[in-house]
Amino acid sequence: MSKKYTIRDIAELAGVSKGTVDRVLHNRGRVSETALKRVTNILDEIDYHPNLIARNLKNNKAYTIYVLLPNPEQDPYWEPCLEGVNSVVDEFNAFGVNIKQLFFSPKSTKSFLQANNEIQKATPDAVLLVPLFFKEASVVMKQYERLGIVVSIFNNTIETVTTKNFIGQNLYQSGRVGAKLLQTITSKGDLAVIHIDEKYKNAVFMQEKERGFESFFKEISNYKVLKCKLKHPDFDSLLNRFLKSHPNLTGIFVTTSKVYQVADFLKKNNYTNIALVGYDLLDENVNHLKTGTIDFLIHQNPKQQAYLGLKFLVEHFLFEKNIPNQLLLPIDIINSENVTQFLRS
Amino acid sequence: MSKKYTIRDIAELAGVSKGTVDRVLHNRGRVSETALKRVTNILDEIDYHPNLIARNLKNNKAYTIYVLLPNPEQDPYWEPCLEGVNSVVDEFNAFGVNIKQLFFSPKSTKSFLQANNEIQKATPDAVLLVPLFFKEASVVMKQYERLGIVVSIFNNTIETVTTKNFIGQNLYQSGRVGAKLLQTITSKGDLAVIHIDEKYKNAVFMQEKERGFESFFKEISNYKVLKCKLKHPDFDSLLNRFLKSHPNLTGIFVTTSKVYQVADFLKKNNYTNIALVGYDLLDENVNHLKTGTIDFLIHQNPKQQAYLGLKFLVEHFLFEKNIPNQLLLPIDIINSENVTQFLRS
DNA sequence: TTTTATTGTGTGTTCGAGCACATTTTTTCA
DNA sequence: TGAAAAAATGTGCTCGAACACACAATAAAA
Repeated sequence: MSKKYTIRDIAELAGVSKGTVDRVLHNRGRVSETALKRVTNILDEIDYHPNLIARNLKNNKAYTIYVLLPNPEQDPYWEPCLEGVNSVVDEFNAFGVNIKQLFFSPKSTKSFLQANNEIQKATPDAVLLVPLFFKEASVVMKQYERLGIVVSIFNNTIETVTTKNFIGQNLYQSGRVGAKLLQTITSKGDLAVIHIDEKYKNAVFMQEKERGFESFFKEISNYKVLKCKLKHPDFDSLLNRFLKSHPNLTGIFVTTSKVYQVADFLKKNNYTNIALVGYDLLDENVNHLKTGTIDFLIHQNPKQQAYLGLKFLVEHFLFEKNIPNQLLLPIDIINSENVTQFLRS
Repeated sequence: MSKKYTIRDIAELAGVSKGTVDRVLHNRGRVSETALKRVTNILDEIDYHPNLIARNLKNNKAYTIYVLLPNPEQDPYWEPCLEGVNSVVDEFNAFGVNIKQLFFSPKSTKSFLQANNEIQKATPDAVLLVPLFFKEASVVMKQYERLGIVVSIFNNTIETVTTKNFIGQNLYQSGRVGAKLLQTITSKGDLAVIHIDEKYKNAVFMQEKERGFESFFKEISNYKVLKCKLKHPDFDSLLNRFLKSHPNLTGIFVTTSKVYQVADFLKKNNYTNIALVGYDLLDENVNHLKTGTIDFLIHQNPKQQAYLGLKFLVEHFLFEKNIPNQLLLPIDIINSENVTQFLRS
């Protein structure tokens, strides 16, 4: 059926040299009208795909890509990203791609700027980063654009930047998933959205989830949605006061991976009838899921986000594939029985 | 850091010619002990990865791979597989891979054998197939082995064949996920496992799910697990009789994608208090999910199964990657709020 | 008309691995 | 010792795309 045409085949069919075909293919000019027509006629008839292997062998550039993450030692949420990055390294190291990792402190905008500075000095071909800090990330991304360095981001978006290669989840919808889960479990009563937040930095993501959560229950009558913000070091006393003042509480939705902290409290104080839904497969969360203190976790799949983000970049350079402007990953629902499958993968 | 070493670099470092290095790398013999040592010493020091692009350029074979599926027109469950196959075609057509699709009737072992016959005549490099019929599939796979054609299977395993490249899900665990979901919704009462089955062919998959489902509730006291087999054309009357004779029924687990048929009945007869969990994102099922008749669907991800199965084969030939013996995909839990994300992807 | 630009066209080399073949070195045995 | 056989080693070509360069043909300027 579909034969494999080479540039030489086309040259013969058109009765010209392969150099001329090459000039036509790349719009390099220096081709007479007659030759152009003859070549384009042939190209219209057959479907020619340049052999990517051959093309790449010639280009033979060792692309360098930097990955910039919040330090997993300071927030274990980011640990799976390392696996994702390593998968890409394994898959593509034989193609001569150079992937370098850098971390910044999730609590320090300064370290973020510093890391980006270091990357920019190295002038790599591309950067994959988590734009945790809005203002700083916007600034940094404009710098990259000026330097002609491709940037992809994951985990969260930045509104100010228009053209972006983003990989993440629809957080509004994610909040709605949490809402639906609590509705399925509880069927009625008061529900609470709990934010556990030391700093302002995560506020926007959490607000998106909260908005989604609320929107779901606006369409439904027999529920009341409460809100609660918890901060250390008064965590326990704040939560205690909140629970005492809302005896009809049947379910809690925690907007971050710190849900295990609420679970710890509920377990310690024997609140067995409160449904609990939160985020991410941290070890602590998984334990609570297995013992039943947490009913569902929503998986944000940081590993997959990092993996895909990096893979798109690599394939962009290696095989000239397009990077999708935005990729929203599925929102995975995890309970005690399917959790093992997700931990492996 | 990690420089890109070529065969020529190694030759220079070892003070031999690239031909000798090549013979060492491929254990082709005809190398003196001194030369062998010098080369292997260099190889130990550096980490050499042959440039896959260059290797492949030389090989330059147009591989042919067949995909054999049950006809999606006869069972819509298989429709997403087509997308999965097309994704691979798009990703790799520039590498000169020839992918051909064939269908068989899910109701006819004869058409399955016939299709395999056709494939074997074409002597492709590999085949990806759904071994729906155990006996016939075992026979066919032995034939492929004799012919030296690589076979990967997805959707379901075959016990008789030892070496296999399988992609699918852990069906036992899948049954446990369904059980856990019903437990979360209902908290007590009678639960039913319903099989909807015209033929014997699916029996083993369904039994696996049932086993998992039962195992979950053996660990828990306040539930009773009932079983029910439904067959057309007496579907409605059989189900009606079953429901009437079990008034305490609080939840139903349907082991196949035909769960919409049960949902239709429940909706028509106003059984609003029975939780329902089933399989797969057929349009009918998704509609029931959105209206609330079905509470959860378990996603078997046929698209991903076909995609990965085919991709592994392609990459095996193109880049000499290993095909995993068995890949168990995550068991996705779907509710009305996260379903859209899965339909897109 | 000759010289210099301009444009069109073909040739040849490169990338790295792989392998056939040529060449050199070593071994064997008359 | 010398010729033949065997073993070891090196050389050179291939794959397809890309591009530099050489050369030819034509057009423009001197």
